[in-house]
Amino acid sequence: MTASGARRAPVGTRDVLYPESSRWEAVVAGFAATVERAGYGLVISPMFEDVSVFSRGMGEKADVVAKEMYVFEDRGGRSLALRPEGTASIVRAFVQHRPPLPWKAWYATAAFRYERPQAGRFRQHHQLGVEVLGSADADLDVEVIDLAVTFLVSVGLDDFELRINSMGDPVCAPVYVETLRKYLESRLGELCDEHRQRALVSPLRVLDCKKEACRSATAGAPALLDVACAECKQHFGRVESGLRALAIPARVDARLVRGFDYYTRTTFELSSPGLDVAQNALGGGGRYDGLVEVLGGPATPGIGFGIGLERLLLACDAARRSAPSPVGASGRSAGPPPAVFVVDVAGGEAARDLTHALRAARIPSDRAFDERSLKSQMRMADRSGARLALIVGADEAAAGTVSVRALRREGDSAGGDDLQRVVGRSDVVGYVQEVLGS
RNA sequence: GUGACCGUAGCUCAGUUGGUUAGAGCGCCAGGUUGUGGCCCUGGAGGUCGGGGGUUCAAGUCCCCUCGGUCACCCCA
Repeated sequence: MTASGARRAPVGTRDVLYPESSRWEAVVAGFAATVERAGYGLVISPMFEDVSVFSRGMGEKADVVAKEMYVFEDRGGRSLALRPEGTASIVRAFVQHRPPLPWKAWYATAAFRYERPQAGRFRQHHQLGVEVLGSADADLDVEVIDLAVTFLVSVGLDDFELRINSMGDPVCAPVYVETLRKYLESRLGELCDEHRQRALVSPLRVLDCKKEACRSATAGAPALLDVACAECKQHFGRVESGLRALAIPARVDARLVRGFDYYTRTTFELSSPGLDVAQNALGGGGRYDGLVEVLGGPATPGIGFGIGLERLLLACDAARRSAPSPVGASGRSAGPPPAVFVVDVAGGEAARDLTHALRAARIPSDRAFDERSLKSQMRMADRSGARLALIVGADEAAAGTVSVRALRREGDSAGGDDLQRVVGRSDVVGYVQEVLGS
C-alpha cells in the first residue's frame, strides 16, 4: 500500500502469486496441448532484440514503435528494445536459422509496451501465439484461426466474437487506400476533430475510430474487398468457406484494421463481448507475406496470431467460469497442498528425514520449521490441506514409530478411533502410499 | 501523452462540523487443552493515516505539489 517506488512492482506490471499463478500454468499447458497437436513446436527467443527488428517489421509510424517501445542501449552501445509483440522476433529467428518449411512455431512470452495501464492493459503483458512461415495457402489461414478458436473454447470461453477482414496485397492495398482517401476527402467535415486532421495521412485509421461522427461518415465507405485484386478475393473466399466448413462463426468486418504495417490479406481479431471493459480484444493476427523479406530473409509468406493471457483470464472471470481453476483451493497455505504434513516435536530430525523419503516416493509432503509447538504444527497441518499428519513426539522418537493421523476434511463425520494409528518408522512410506491410494 | 475518481494495519473498511495515546472484522502469533488441527474463548504483534510542504492553538480530516492505484481517451493483447 505504500507508494514509494522500491517496494512495489513497476507501474503497469504485476506479481502473480500462487493460487493465481497455477491458473496461468494451466492455460499455457492447454495452449501447448492444442497447438502441439497440430504440429507446432515451442520457440523460445530473446526478450529483447535489436530495435530495427521491431521498427522495420511493424512500421516506424506504428504507435507501438513510435512511442511505446522500451528502447535502451546496452553497455556495448547496441540499441535494443524489449519485445512489444511476438511476431517480429519469431520471424527474425526464422531468418537467422532457416528451418525447413513450413515452419510452425508457438510461443508464450511477455510483451512490453510503455502505455498508461487500465483494465486489461499493462506495460508487461503476456501473449500466447503461433506463427507459420512458408505457406500462402488459404487453408493455413483457416487452420490458424481454427487453433485460436479451439483454444478459447478449450479454456471454457465460448462467448467471443471472431471478425475477419483482408488487408489486400502490395498490388491492391495501395489502390484501396487511395480509393478510401478520395472518399474521405469529400467528407472531411463529417469526421471527428482528430481524424479531420489525419484522415488523408492514414485513411485506414478512420475506419476503426470509435466516435459516432467517424462511424456514420464511413458507414458507406468502400471496403477493401470491393476493390481487391482477383487473387486476394479468391484467397479470402477460400478462408471464408473454410471457416464455414469447420462451423466457425466469423463476421466479415471491413472496419477491422490492425495496427502493424506488416499485415497482408487475411487479418482477424477475437474479442469478448462479455468483457465489460474497454479493452476487450482477446487476440488477433493475420497474414504477413512480406515480413520475412523486410527482415532480410527470402520472400516467404507467413501468418500467425497472438492471444493476451491477462485478457483471456479476465474474460474467463467475466464469464463466471473460473476455467482452469486454481489447483490449491483446498489449502490455505502459500503453496500447493501436500498430501502429508509431518509434525515433529522431537527435535526435527524425523521431519527432515520423513519429508525427504516421502518426496523421493513422489508423495507431496511438507513440514513446519523453527520448532513450533504441537498445537501450532497441527494447525499448520490442517491449514495446509494435507490428508494425513505424521506425528513424531518424544514417544514415537524413542520407539522408532510414527503416529499417522487422518485429518478430517469438511463433510467428514465426527470420526472414530480409526483416525490415528501407530506405524513403524521403516513402514511409514509404504503405509502412507496405501492410505492415499485407497 | 490527456482526463476523472481514489490512497487509514497483510486484506476489506470505519473514523462524526479539523479536537486527547487512530479503530473494527478477517488474517497472523500465543495461551486456554504441559501429546493433537478445524469450532469457541482470551490475549498479543502489526499503522511514517502514500510522501513532502502549507493553513491552524490543533490536520487522518482543509489547501498545494508529488508519488502510487483505478477507470477512460489514444492505441492495442
